[in-house]
Amino acid sequence: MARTNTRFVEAHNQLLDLCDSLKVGDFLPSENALSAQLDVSRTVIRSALARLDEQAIIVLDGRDKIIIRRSRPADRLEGPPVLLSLEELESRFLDWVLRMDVPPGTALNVAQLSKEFSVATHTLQEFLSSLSRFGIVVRRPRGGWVLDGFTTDYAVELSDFRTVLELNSVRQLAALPPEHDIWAQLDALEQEHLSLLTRIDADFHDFSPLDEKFHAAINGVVSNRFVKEFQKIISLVFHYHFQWNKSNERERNESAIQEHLTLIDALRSRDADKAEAAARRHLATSKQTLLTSLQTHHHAS
Amino acid sequence: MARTNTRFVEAHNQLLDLCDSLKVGDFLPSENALSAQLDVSRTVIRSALARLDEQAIIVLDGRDKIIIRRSRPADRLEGPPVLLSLEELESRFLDWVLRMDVPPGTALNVAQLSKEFSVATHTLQEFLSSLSRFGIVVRRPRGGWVLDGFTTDYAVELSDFRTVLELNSVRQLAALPPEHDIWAQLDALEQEHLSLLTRIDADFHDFSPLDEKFHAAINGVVSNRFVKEFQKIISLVFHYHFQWNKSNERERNESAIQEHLTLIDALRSRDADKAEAAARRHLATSKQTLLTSLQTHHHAS
DNA sequence: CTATATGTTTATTATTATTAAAGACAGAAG
DNA sequence: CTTCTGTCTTTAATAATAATAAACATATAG
Repeated sequence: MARTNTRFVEAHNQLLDLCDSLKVGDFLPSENALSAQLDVSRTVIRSALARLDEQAIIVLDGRDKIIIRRSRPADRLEGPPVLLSLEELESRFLDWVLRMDVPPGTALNVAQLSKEFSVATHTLQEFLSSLSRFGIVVRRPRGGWVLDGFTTDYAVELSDFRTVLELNSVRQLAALPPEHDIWAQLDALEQEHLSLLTRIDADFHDFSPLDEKFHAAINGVVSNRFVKEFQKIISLVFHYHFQWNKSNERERNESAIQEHLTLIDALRSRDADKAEAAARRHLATSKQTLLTSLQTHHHAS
Repeated sequence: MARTNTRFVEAHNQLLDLCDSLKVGDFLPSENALSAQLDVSRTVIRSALARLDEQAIIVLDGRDKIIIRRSRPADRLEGPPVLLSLEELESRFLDWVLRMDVPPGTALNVAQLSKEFSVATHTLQEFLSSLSRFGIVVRRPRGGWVLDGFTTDYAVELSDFRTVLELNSVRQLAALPPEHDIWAQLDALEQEHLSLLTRIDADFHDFSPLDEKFHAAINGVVSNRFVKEFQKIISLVFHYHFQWNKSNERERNESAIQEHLTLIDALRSRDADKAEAAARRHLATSKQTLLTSLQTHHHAS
């Protein structure tokens, strides 16, 4: 009933490695040196050393730490299962919601979900709280969470917001000087698009990651933490939905490629209005695809 | 060591009120009715009734609940102190950061802050987690939080983002039909601005709330949850900083009023380009004000 | 005597155990 | 047959606790 002793266990086992890499009779470095080396606090080092002393692998004598025997496999400690980090949790959670097609309005059970995702309930709470900023989940008056995102309204608003941000990126991009990195990136992306076009019948599945890369490149020219934060959620939602909307996938992807190519051309011409128009057309298509994807899912459930 | 029994205590005291409003010998309604009336679960009602029975204020006999004596002041229970809600916490936290001019990079002590703000540590954690979406605070690798916002970079990016969103609002607003609410709102706002202008020397402090109202009206025409969410954080930061930047306050506010009036005119002419230009100018001024405000604070510290 | 090492104490966080509250179910009473 | 109550299960909010980090004090080697 407290925090996991992962750090202690790992430090302990690393110390065993260190002992084995030295000769019996050698001295270990100072506590300070060890703590710096293993990137843990001295407290952890001291606990680990104390255990090694107890197990008669080393002898602590004043400030000497003398190795007295090799380690045995049984000396190694096994730590508690590693829990997911917040980022891993984020993608796993969104994956779960979108893949399972969890309907809006579903009550989320913190205890159960935390088991399923093998994280502390606490971590899940925190995560939901941060998601609530995006309106994907909503806190109920007296405890509990409700999934509220991924309704049609939500998709419309997300698409609109995306359009606002991306049109801004496009306008800024068109004004960038020729020596900027982005132009080389766009050239490379154009090649990738053309290459995919020639083998579209077989490899139309490859479009999804290319789409993400393309939009990431465009939005990358704006160095703004808010844009980036939103980019994450936007790309997740769009990416996932495209992946599961199987209707007309080949045709959709082919025409999306054409739209991308048109946009690249327009950007290269440095005609901001033309580029904006091209981007607007493509984003409208994306929005429509997302909406139909949601509709189909709804019909299925 | 568990959740507070605030709900029990409050229900209990409300039941006392109810008993006192009836005659000795009267019957209380059913548990279900009481729980609906007091908006608590039957579990709470049952615990409260049990206590009233124990204190010989009522007698529980089968499904009869008979009042047998008046309540005494000593019968009332005192609950634990009420904690702040998440929204209250949000404004109090930002208030603290901005008012105290807490420098970027400050480590935030959850235990201490939760006492200061009289919330559960847990609540504070969750709150910080949600703030981290806006990059105001950052989670350190192995526990703990660091205040990272309100650097110059942050202010620049926030201003830029605000500009993107608000220019979008302005363009949409200019395209709205004459029967839309907003035009009447703008007329009213224009009057308020003109009125304040005549008494600017004395009442220049009144500009800050008017500014907020003005921008809220403009952004209100876009019904998008993401825009609204950001509006909250943007208005907080700008609002607070304007409040404490005392240099040339009268002049600044006077010219801001002029900029607002110009924008209103441009919007009314339905000339999207003219309106955009006016908005852009005003937002640039705001950005500059925010930046100098930050600089001055920095010099002071 | 100084710099570095260790011993000790304190502060702070992540996690678990516990309790309050909500809700579900079934049987009893009208 | 409906409404009410007794019992039980589930769930979320909080306090307690162990793990860790860091600060401080003391000791020792060069």
